[in-house]
Amino acid sequence: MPEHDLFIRQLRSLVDLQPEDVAAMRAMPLRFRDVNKHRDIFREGDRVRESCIVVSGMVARYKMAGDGRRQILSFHFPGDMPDLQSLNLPYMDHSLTALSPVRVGLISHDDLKPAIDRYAGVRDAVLRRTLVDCSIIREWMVNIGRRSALERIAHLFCECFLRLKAVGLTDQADFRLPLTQTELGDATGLSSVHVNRTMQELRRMGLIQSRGNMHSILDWDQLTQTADFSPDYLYMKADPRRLRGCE
Amino acid sequence: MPEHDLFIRQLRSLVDLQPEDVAAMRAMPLRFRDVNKHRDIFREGDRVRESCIVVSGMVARYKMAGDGRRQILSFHFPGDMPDLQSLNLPYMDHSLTALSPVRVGLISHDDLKPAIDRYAGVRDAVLRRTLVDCSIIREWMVNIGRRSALERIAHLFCECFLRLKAVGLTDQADFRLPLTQTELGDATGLSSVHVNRTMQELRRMGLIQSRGNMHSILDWDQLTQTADFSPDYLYMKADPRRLRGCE
DNA sequence: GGCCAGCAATAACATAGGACAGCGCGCACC
DNA sequence: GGTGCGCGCTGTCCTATGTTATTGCTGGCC
Repeated sequence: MPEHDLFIRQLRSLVDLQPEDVAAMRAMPLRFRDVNKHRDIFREGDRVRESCIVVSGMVARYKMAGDGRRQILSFHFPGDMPDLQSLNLPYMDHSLTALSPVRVGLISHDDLKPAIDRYAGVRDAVLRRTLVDCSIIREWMVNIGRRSALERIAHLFCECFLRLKAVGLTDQADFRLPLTQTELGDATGLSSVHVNRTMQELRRMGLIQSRGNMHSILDWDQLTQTADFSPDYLYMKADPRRLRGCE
Repeated sequence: MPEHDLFIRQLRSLVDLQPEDVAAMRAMPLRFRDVNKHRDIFREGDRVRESCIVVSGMVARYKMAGDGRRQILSFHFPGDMPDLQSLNLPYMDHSLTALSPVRVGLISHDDLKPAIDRYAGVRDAVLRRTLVDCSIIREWMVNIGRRSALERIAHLFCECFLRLKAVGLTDQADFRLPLTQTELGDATGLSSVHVNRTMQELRRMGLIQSRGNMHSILDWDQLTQTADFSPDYLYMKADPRRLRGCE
């Protein structure tokens, strides 16, 4: 079942897993669901009884502020499990939406909980994954609260690149990000117009290149430097040299 | 040991605890440490082997961005346990600092882990507390990313009031917040000058009143409304009427 | 009792980024 | 093969918020 594999690969980039942990995870039945772009997978306030794995496509968690302003809280790529916390909180405090056509695999909490109770590796992996998601959100808070527009966008690109790379979804320095500039703005606390201006600046600086949804990083070192980016908060256990980025 | 009690009261505002859970928590030995204002309790990158409970005073988690800009990630009051995640992540991705003279109780991970393994109630409570901290951070992200200065400050006051109330540290509509305007700015992504302007605006609107560190909420309904505040994200299990605020 | 440090308050000025309006291209759909 | 629409892009104008002083109060400390 290759649908489990991406998920397992994901977790393996964070923790070491024993064969029995992997077997237990493979044994969890997945119910697949295809979700159209711009459709919510669940909404703030929902009491969900399944957790989902992103199989393909891109997903975002978000909250609405008054009068229609949206804040995207996190992005999720294939292999991610965006709502692990629903296992332990009674209702959702945010929504989950499809940024592109998305396929998710749903695991019933009734299947997930026993695996977590029985297998220490599964428990650790799932908890660790949840905590790393929180760490990423903390870094986003710094991004939004204390960095300029240029730094924010550059930082987001650095992060997305490394996370996509961890699940093998980059091709050298190229990666696909199916996001509109409005969505980039919702993630970084900027307006779409200013995202546009900022992206142009990054291109003019020779740091990135874009054709539609495909982006290439032209100068990783310069990009991380202008982004004030350091990958520690991602807690990837890969050796630091690989984190250098493109090579 | 009254030092444990505030902590237990805290957790009880989130989950129901059995007598044996409470007993297990009371049995955990605390090592006390007094920390001066502006001193860090631990720093980004540290590998800590103890978790701390705030006994008295006020504490903040923060990260530094380039060239000295600081982002405060969360505030913690007596009864809070600000670094539960250190149990499951190899190093700290942020620092913890004393905003006032602070007394903390340190619990060795070697004592905490067995209690978590043995007592389901302790496990749930600790996990839930960690997840709620993450939920609060998500709400702060919305605050910083999508709300005006007036809304941000008002929102922060609403939250602090409810959280202090949950541990009995409010007196009617009054509460103490030992924060400078610079620190309020670091928490809300604003400059200290603008925090000053904004606080004056809130006073002029008749929503709050301040003498030094003591603040009173003069009109809870209006305050929550201008703040775009709704307490769901705090996951307090108290009945909704009590969450109305001051009464 | 004087001195210094930290902090709230104010003022004058600067600017990053938002709001709004419009254009044109590519693409899905009929 | 139109047609509508989402989206990237541009220009203009605007304002919320930042920056950099300066002042004066208060409280701790020698």
